[in-house]
Amino acid sequence: MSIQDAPSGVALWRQVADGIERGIADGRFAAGEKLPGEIEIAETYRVNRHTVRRALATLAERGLVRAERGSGTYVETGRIAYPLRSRTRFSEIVGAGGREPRGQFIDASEQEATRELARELGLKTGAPLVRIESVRLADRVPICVSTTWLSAERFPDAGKVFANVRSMTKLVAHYGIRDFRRASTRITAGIVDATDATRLDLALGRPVLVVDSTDVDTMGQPLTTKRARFAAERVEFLVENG
Amino acid sequence: MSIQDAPSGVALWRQVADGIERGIADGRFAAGEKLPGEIEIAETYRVNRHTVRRALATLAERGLVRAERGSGTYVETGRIAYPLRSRTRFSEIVGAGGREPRGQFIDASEQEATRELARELGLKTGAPLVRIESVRLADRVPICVSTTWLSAERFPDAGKVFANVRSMTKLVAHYGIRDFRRASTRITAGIVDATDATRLDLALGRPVLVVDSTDVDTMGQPLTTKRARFAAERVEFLVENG
DNA sequence: TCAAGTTGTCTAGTATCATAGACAACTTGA
DNA sequence: TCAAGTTGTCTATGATACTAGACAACTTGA
Repeated sequence: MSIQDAPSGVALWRQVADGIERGIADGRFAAGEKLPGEIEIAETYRVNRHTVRRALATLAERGLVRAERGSGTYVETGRIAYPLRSRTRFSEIVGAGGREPRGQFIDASEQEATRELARELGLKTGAPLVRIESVRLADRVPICVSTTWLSAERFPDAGKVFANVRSMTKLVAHYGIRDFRRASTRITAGIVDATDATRLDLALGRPVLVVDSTDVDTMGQPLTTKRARFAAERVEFLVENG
Repeated sequence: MSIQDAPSGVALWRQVADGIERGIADGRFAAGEKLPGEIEIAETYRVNRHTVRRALATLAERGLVRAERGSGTYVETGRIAYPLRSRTRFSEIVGAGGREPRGQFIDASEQEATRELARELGLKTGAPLVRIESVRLADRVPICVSTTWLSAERFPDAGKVFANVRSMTKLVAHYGIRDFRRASTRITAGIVDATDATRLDLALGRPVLVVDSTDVDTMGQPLTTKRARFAAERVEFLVENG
């Protein structure tokens, strides 16, 4: 208890983390730059080095800094760090980075399941699907466009619902599903096509990260499958090496 | 850990306290009204009753609520709760209540110590004193006017210094005194006089609380003695019943 | 007067926070 | 190649936070 003597209800490591984050936000620590060493940070905040490490760990988890053993801890680039976990929520990831997430509905339509879509969703080929096109933004900058497919039978009027809530989490919540998780994720890359270029506000010829994924409910039942195209220059995916 | 599962670094009791304070600030809990019972609050926040009690204790200490055994916990009136402790700092008390403290210099002059002033300050009758008049405000509303006397020998040019720093704490700090405490406090009441009425933006005939107090340093040596006149309708003094 | 509901106080156990020290693993520059 | 400086990991200890249960002290209204 060195920063203030009356218990504040805010953990020391959190106060340190907030301090460093403020330093990054207001440019005192520039992107790519090396932070002071853990021992030096501990001295300036008058806390134990382990406390500093905990603060840095939370910042690293959120993608704001990156520690390099033997060298130092560096402020991450401006790219949005996008951890790929079984529990992946765009709004949470973007919000954790201190940016304002937003969803934008483009359009919805019905189509029949191709063999691949049917396999992903555990349906029969030709089953009725709802197809939703949407854009997701961070601080008004478009990050990715997504095409999402859902069973039209299980999620009637899913398109209209999504147009209102503009969030997949809220969409499935509308049908009583409180939780879901990422069952499979496949990442490739390509060149942006004309339609996506407009939607992403991206120049033609720029690379995109293409993510095919399927979400399942707590019972393992497939809910949605989607193909998202990320502006490569605006994100970086973090794969957990557990 | 019920409000969120990942450790946030913010103690539960603090989250509850912040929630209740927000409720008071935005009028969800009106002044004088009874808060929900501790058990009910515990249920809504999904925490233990003891955790709620800790949250309420901090709010009570800051004067925002008042607990009545057997009856309930009530939102305090709009009056500034002014705890009278040995360590009393206007700026801290007002700041703790979520208001912005400010000091205003009126004028300073020299005078000789009367017998009463000399006794309070541990000086000889007729010793040279500096007399400082000031107003203290909370959120731009004047709360009290004070007349402060100090030894002119120990605190040369105290008037000029105070005009700059506008804070007794900073004034004595200027002379190397890092800490002081309230040695004696005497409270009476009266009717505002014409001069104070203007300074307090108070109608003539309104009551004032008159507080005579003497501050001493850590060695018990008297530093300042003062007479403060508080607009009675804007404060209430809390006496610690320890 | 009494029952229900309220705040106050005590004990106890578990989890988290914070400190401390030591050493390993690694990078960098001389 | 080596020394200095860095992050990573381990053990250990005490303080604080949170939960849980029980009961006392008090207020209110029937």
